Amino acid sequence: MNLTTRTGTPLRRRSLHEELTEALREMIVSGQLPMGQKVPEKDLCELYGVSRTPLREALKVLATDGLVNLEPNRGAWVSAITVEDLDEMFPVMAALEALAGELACKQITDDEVEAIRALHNRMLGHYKAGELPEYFALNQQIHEAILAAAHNDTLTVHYRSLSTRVRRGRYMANMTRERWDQAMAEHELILDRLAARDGAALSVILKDHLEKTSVTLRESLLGQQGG
Amino acid sequence: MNLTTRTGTPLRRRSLHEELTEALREMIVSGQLPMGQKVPEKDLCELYGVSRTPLREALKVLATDGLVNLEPNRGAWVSAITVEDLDEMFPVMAALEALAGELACKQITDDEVEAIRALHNRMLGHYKAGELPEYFALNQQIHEAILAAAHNDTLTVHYRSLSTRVRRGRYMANMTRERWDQAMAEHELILDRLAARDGAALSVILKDHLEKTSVTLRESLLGQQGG
DNA sequence: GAAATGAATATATAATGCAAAATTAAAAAC
DNA sequence: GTTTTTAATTTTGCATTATATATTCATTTC
Repeated sequence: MNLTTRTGTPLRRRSLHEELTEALREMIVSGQLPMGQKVPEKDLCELYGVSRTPLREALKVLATDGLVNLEPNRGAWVSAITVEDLDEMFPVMAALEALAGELACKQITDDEVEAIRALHNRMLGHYKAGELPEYFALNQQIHEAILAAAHNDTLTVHYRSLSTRVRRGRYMANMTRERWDQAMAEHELILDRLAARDGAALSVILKDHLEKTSVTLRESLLGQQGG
Repeated sequence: MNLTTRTGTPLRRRSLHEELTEALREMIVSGQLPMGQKVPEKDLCELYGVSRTPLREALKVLATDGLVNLEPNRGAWVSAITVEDLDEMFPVMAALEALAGELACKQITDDEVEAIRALHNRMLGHYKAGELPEYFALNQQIHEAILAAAHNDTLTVHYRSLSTRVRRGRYMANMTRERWDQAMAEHELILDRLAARDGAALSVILKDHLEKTSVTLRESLLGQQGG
């Protein structure tokens, strides 16, 4: 049998702690494990049918990602996001996304632009239909696609780490109509400048877009904390 | 006994895996564990006199930091840095450091500027004396101080993660005299713009500085790999 | 009755044990 | 002599067990 056509095998097997890390991350992001709550080791072990060793390994990883806090001899807590955290995280995310835009413009192909345009149009549909959750999902995908077009794994890893932490909770849901209109307009600009390969302008727009998103989230989070 | 004068005791105890993580990180950064080499669990357990559980936890953490690679059922390897890695990492570091410069300018105190000036002058001394290792150490401290002045822990964590990965190895050592002169000149500018709280200019200079450093490292690494 | 101490319980950490996989060494076949 | 097979050894992954630490609750003392 000739195997030469088969290129560098991905075929990467996954270990238990890796799968657990992903599963737990998903549970935290989706809110199944609420912020501020203690991570119930025993229950999770039973839920996934594993012993505590791999679970604890997964928690160590999540701790470096900032999704849980480990208190020595006291266990793990799902980390809560404060307004101060957001104020710290968004400038960093904005800088990273601006870079992603710049890099993407340098090498993005027409096909990739068209794929993003397709996502954009679907998002536009959900916007017009007033379907907020679907809008958010597409919005997320577009930002991921820009990141992917930058072809820089390091950038992707760091951006995603922050994005995952921010994306938690449900406080995104209460976005005003005005802000939504504005965000959609910004996305038109993003697509336009990306198609034109105008990296300088795109990075400014992305930075600005994320800054405004930050303000929205901030107020929403404040509203939750205050009331 | 009155204990009220004693302020909130840190006295934060550290667990074994935490200490191990730090120790191993230091071993990797210092080059005691050479890049590309396998990290046998058994040897390290004996070296530190611990069992495999906390060691393995530490390795998981280092893997998320990108300092080691874990291959399922095959163990841990100290991750090697390729030219491609550098090309990925430096734009991200540059973006983060530019942000640090901007943020620092917004709030840095005169005292903090003076502290950095002191570091700068010491570095200048080592530059004039041709003491490269001492120069590097101070150089590192200055960049850390700017980062600290930005007062953004998220930024610090992400920058440091990259900085730690890059700082490894000894390929920094062979810097040309021309590049050294240039780097020192750039540092004069950095200090100048920082003192003037000129965030926009500072971020540009920092970005440029890091880009040039990247070129130097790149060539040095290529020289190592090629010959 | 409130505060403080100490015992009991619960929980977290780290060490050990065992099974599965991979590596190495040796033997057999070509 | 080289390659392939097979066996032995080592190493890793996960579970279990033991120890250390924290928390709770009852008891004592003021």
